[in-house]
Amino acid sequence: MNLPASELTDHLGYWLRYVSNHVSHAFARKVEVHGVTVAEWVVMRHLFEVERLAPSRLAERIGMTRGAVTKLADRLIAKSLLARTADPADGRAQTLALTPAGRALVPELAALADANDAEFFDHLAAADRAALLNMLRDLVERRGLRSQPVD
Amino acid sequence: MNLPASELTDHLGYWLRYVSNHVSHAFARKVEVHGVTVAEWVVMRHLFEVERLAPSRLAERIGMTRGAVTKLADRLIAKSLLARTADPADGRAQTLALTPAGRALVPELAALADANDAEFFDHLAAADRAALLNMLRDLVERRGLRSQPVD
DNA sequence: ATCATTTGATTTCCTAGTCAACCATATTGC
DNA sequence: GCAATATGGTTGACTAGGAAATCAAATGAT
Repeated sequence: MNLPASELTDHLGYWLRYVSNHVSHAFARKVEVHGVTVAEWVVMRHLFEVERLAPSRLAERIGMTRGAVTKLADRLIAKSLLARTADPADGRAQTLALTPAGRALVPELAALADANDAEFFDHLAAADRAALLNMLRDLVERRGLRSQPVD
Repeated sequence: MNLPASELTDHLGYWLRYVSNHVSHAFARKVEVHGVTVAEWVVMRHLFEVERLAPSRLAERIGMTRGAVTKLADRLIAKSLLARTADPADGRAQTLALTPAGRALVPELAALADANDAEFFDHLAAADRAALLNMLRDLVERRGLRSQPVD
């Protein structure tokens, strides 16, 4: 005998993950042409906005551990897209900022992000797209979803 | 001067990933109480349905490489939730099937999946929930999204 | 019948994360 | 002013997965 068990496909979480994985994967393939990963893009886009940021602050914002940010920064630095400078005031602190090359790359990557989003969601009626966006945003708000690692 | 670049939050893909990550992570915390990961749950749920399956078929279905399935199976076997048996007819082939313990665990995990989904999506009106589900399913259909690794 | 090809699965190497331990420097309390 | 504690960042051990090489068995072609 067999107790009943709901199916994978019964869950919105399943479909969300399924679609999200595909969207992200497609985007990953696009940006990898520029030698960049999705996580790296996220970092770059944040620093494009704020100019300079401590690794720990960045970690909070993007929802990664500080350790992960250290390594991510190392990789971006190796590609000359990022610079790490010691804070003269505080001997422990570091500051991350895009290099000119890094900064120049951001609009190109942003265009790929636009293209990727269009590719997946442009078939939706504007109202549906807005509704979807609203639901997701509202969910984040309502459940107070913070970028993952509370640490 | 600064070329313009769309923001991360302008993209549905961003929000999808954000929410999806949270939902999956919350589910992961629930199932880890039973010593199981999300990927392992997916494997178990599939085998609950079909009784027995070749690793390669399973890999196709869950969208992982065969290598990954080998290792995943190893882990489940180590936990006595899965058994791997050689096909007597074909010396290369293997067959995977849940052990009684594995089979018994599936309904419990399914209940956790239900709970997790409820936790995140129950606040939505039934119509909204259905609309969301439809959009995601339709997207998969329309874009012909197959489980990832085409190999 | 034998050799080449194909197929099923595993193994090895690599990447990208987490978690926890660990410096080094700052800050605080006495 | 100095010990105890906090904080910022890095490092190391470990995990999960992908990609490609490998191995063994089956199939097919001559």
